[in-house]
Amino acid sequence: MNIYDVSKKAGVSIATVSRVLNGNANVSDKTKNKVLVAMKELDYTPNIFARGLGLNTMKTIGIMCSDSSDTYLANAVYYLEQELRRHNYDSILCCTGQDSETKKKYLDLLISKRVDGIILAGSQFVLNQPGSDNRYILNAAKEVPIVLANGFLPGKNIYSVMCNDTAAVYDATSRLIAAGRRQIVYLYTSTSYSGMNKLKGYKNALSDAGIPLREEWTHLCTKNIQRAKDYLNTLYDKGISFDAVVTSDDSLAVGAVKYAYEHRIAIPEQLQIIGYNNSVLANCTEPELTSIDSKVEQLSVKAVNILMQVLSGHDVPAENIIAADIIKRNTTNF
Amino acid sequence: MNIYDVSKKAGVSIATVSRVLNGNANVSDKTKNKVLVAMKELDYTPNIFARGLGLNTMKTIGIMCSDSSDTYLANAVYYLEQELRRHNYDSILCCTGQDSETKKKYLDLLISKRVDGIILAGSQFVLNQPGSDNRYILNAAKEVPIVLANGFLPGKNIYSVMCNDTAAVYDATSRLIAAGRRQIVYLYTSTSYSGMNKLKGYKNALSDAGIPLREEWTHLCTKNIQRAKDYLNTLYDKGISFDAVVTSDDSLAVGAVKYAYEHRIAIPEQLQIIGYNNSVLANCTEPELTSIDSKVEQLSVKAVNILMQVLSGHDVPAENIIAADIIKRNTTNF
DNA sequence: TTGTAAGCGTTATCAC
DNA sequence: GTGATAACGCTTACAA
Repeated sequence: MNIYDVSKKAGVSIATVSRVLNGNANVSDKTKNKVLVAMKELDYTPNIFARGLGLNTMKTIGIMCSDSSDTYLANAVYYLEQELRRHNYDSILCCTGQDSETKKKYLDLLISKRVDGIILAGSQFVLNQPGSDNRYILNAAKEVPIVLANGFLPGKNIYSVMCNDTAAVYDATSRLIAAGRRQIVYLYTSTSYSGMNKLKGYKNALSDAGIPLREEWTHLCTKNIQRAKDYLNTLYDKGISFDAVVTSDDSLAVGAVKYAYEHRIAIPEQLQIIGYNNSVLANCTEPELTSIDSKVEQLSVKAVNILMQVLSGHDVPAENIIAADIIKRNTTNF
Repeated sequence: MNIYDVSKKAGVSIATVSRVLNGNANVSDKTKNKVLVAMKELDYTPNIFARGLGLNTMKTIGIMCSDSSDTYLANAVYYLEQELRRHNYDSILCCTGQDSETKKKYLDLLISKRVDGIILAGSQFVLNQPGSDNRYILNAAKEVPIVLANGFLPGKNIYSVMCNDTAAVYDATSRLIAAGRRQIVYLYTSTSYSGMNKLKGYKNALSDAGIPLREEWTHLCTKNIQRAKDYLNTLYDKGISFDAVVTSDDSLAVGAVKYAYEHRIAIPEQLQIIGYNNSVLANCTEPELTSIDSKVEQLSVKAVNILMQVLSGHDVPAENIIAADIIKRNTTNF
């Protein structure tokens, strides 16, 4: 069942069938109809491989993420896929885990599959430590455009969409300070670009308010409820007091709520808590979490739109910022 | 950069290059090396489209799910992708939403993309209502093997992997009864095959214990914390008392915890609660949720393995059952 | 407006 | 063990 069968049935050449297939204008309505009827009768489906061979594109975008079961990334993947499909692109999903060799391997794999572009979802792909090597991304960008959804890397054919994390955390922290809090703990899960920006927001807020930073107040913590609780317990045991907790992820904030529950500390009276990502978790605790909404949907849609623009040859800014919101619930009283 | 360039550089024919590429035994080590060197020097990558055209396969599996941002499905998608990649298959992700026309459309789309098989993740694809039409799946199965991950539909070239939901809910409910509870509410989110099986487990447990079923005790509810809480509040307002809640999804159980909190009802003393899926949500509440672990990972791995077996021509049972576990936390006291 | 024919880069089937 | 060469099913100049 191929284009020849259709052409025979319709009594035209394969070129004409191809034209109909591709919506080429230079076909009379009459022949077009003949062809369409023939297609329907034969239940014809164009062979995607042959088409790919000629056009060297499959209308497919590679989505890479470290772990699609993570709440934030799961949402990102969902919105990315939806938006891509709206533009008639398929999505090949690729979950890499954290290992940097694997990330490189899968990026190469996607390119060898001739995807039209790649979206790196999440901040885990750009290495931020001094001396770390992001050449694997730069190299990949020589082949296809790359969009970082919630990440940043300067480079040719690389486009970044990020949330203004620094401003968001700065704002959240400042509100706590305005509400009279002076001993604010900041728990974070990642030293990625996004992670460091959030941390910067916290530090700036403290410093602008003239509050000296205490080392134990900031802590790099596995993304895990129990770990966050454990660390706060350590502070408790050491007698280091605090009256607010800001976190880079809702799960850590849930840990803070649990910590308070264990020690019968009143929220928000004695302890205010702010999470990040405004995920389902924020609705699960009692009281419910105030959380920074990092606008995954908006960010994902933007990422796709930028890629679409690039693919259709338009010029696009390499850096794109989305504004975060703070969603007020009951772990704060501002 | 193609097979001809390599063959020229290596001083052999394209057939030989192709043999090396495909690990064909009939090549001397010497020529094989020449070819490999040439490939490396030219940084050659085989064209996937041309290969697909010849072989009519892309080593790609379509994963369909209604909503990959749902916690359960996000996990399923994650494990499916991992396991498929372990078998050197790519995954095309397809989120369909709930609309049944869209499901059909995307299923056809995947087939027109010439995927080698399709995994339908979640119980939302097989329609269970009387008179509903699952022909779209049966038709698709004429083209490629279809595996239902957590679903069931008898049919040629269709394979089902499911959790023994009935037994799991029966067991959970029975334990509550054994612990002295007599007024057990069951909240559920779906009337899918899996959803009805869970409900059956609840009903059987009651009936086996000689407890007459009260209509208000069972309620079909949107998968949403607030909705669950609202319904329990309705019961409260009507004066319909209950001493335990079993749910088909952790989110509903979180709603029950919140309900208890609002009315200062002690958990588990006055109200015992059991969730389903053993998701992160179970760790967020205070007390933490006892939850039925539906073994997504095991189920996903099994689904992929079955598909791999089918693709390599083996005979596989069409029905496959995974046993659920109950994870005891602090919303129950058995 | 339509048709012919030359690619596209593999795999597979023959010969040798 | 190796090399020609014919598919595979489409797109796209170029001709008519």
